[in-house]
Amino acid sequence: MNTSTAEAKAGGSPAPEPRPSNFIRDIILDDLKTNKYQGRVQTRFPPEPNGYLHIGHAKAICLDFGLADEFGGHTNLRFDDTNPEKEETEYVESIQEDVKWLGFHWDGLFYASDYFDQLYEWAVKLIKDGKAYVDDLSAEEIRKYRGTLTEPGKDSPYRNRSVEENLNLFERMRAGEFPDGSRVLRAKIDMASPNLNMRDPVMYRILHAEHHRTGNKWCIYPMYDYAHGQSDSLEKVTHSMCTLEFEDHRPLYNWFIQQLGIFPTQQIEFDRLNLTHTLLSKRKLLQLVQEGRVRGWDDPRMPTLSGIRRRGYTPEAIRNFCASIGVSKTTGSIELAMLEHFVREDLNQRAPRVMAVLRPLKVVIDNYPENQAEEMDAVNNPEDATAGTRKVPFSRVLYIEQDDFREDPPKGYFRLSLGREVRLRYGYFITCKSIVKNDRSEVVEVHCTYDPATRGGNAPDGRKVKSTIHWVSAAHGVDAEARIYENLFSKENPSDVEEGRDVLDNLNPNSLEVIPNAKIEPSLANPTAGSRYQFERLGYFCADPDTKPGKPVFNRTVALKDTWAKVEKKHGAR
RNA sequence: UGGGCCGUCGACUAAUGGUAGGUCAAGUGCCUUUGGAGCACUUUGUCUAGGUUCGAAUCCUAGCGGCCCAGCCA
Repeated sequence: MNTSTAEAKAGGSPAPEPRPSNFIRDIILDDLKTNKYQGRVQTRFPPEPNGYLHIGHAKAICLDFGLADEFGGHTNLRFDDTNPEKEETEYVESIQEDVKWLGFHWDGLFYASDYFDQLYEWAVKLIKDGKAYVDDLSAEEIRKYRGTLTEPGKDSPYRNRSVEENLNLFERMRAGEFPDGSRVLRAKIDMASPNLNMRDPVMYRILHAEHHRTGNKWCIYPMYDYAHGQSDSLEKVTHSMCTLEFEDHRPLYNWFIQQLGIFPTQQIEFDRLNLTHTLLSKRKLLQLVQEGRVRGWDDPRMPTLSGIRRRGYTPEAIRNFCASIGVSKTTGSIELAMLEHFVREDLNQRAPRVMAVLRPLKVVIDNYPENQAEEMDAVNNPEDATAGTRKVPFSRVLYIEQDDFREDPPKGYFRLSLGREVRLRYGYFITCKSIVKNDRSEVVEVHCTYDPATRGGNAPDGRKVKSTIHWVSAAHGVDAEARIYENLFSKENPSDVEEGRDVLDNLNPNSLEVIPNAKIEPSLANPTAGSRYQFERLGYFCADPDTKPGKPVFNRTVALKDTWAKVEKKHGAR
């Protein structure tokens, strides 16, 4: 993606991947034209290490890194770690892993906490300039003094302390003389501003908490709003992309930059990613993990990058998805089908095909010799001629998918039923002759005959068959666990919650189905964790890290498109 | 009800005063040793009302609708 232009020229391949136009790219193009930053493009991706990255962050990452890459710029990874109570080293590690996995490389690796000394000095300067003051009001009082959306706020009684007193108090805040919550440092701006962020925002609060990097050096910590803009400025960030909700904060960031006379970073806001059936709130995701509603941050049902990675998504699929959804300021929600399209598209090209039966139904081929077994040639990937072929063992007793046999086939059903002939993929044509039922009248065994002339699946007489089904030899197949996922939330908008209920009440109770005894072809017996396959006619599957020798575990990444299921559903539930 | 931002097919997004296009979804057909994949075709859209203009999705005015903001979270 990043090198497509060069490769296209060198290799003489067709036109390079077109860069989708978006308003931020246009701004950069314009800034380059007017030489606003001497040709520099410096961006940053600034996560708070208080949780794992999710697919929404991928959009921001692709934007921040992608735009810088395109214009020969640089991108920093900066952890905005201004709240020691919520941040942990585990998160900074997972975030780095996820960014790398997505395929991006940062130039500088920074932390807002790297700037704590500088930020403190600047706070002192603002105090000296009469632009900041120590406030003794309680949190609740500050809230009351702030006014409302429609009424202006009131000045704090401490607003006009002398510079000396402010300096003294702020120094003593830092020295640890005061308990948490007793005082804050505030910017002196305008308590009547229609923009609430400008009503003397808090710059520093007292927090006697250990910081994941600075340890116990500090007991006062800068607020995000006081740290973010200056951090960008210190890194000479030219284009600082963030989500829409920070639009109202931009005047404040600009105010600090102006008062301090430092490098003027330009902030540009865009709409955050929303995905149907998906919750993208770090806070709620944390709750899912903490309450054990999922198996962890990397549960394959989670929208976290670690979760969808475990599920089997590829970085390429995610990047293509991000490129295709575009960037704008309109608040909207992408259909999950869009994401799924891009994994299918990617995996279709690269995933080796393999045969696996999720819900086995025994098939006995009555006219096939008892102790015979044959090795059938199977194509590994019809989309990739270089993928070669493999041998798949065939014998008298086979498993097929329960779904591929109907005692009473509905109209339009092409698969096996009494008297009907189908093709076993890469095997033989078989015709169903009889069935065996258990005492609950369920079909437990299907008896067929095969046509020896159709070996490999070709009929020399040119006779056609309406369907081809997959199978696994009973004697050679291996047991595997398959984990089938549905949306964590069946509701299109999980946040659409009734009065008095919680988002988590919308959790889909059927989001995970474990199939303990699927049958897989022997070539799949010992998969390496993370390897991806297409189980023919079923979907894409990825070997889970829970896989043990002799006990493979597969996650279904996404099902194949199922035209028949659609038709059957349309013709009424049967 | 103050402030900020935003309204283009069902979803997302282009068109930067000059042919409303693309992707996903949906549908139809072709093809097929995956009812997969692929190919072809089709349906559906500029929030409303005025105005400027030879010409408006684009500019202006007024409405209507949606999102965000009252953390010592980010």
